[in-house]
Amino acid sequence: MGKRGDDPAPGDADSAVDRLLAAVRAIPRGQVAGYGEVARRAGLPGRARLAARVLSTNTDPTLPWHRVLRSDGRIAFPVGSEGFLEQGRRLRAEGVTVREGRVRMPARPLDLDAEVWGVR
DNA sequence: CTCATGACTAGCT
DNA sequence: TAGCTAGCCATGA
Repeated sequence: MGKRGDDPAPGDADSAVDRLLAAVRAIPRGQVAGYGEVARRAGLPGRARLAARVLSTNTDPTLPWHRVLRSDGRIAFPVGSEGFLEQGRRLRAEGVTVREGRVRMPARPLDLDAEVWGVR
């Protein structure tokens, strides 16, 4: 086709960002996920930092950014900072237990929760 | 092009 | 659980 041999592969930055935002929005209310997990769901394994950058640049108030935490279940903001307090407050508002800026992450990746309920 | 920065992660002690 | 190191990727100076 008209275009040269460019690869419209799923590597386009804009598309990547779009998928990352979708992955964040896909997090159920009252649940949390890690940056790496979100990136993985977006088809961008190893791009946890990119996910973080996306959230830092995002301006969509409807985006549940507060459901995204570090892999160890800790808020990625400096303790005591505005973002830290804001995120903790939002999580608590959804029924998530936050302790010392730390959240109990799901025992397994969210993908398996359906399986867990199914197996039972 | 090189260097520094960042809402990161995994491994080791 | 906590601290340190190395690796990783995208951006901007």
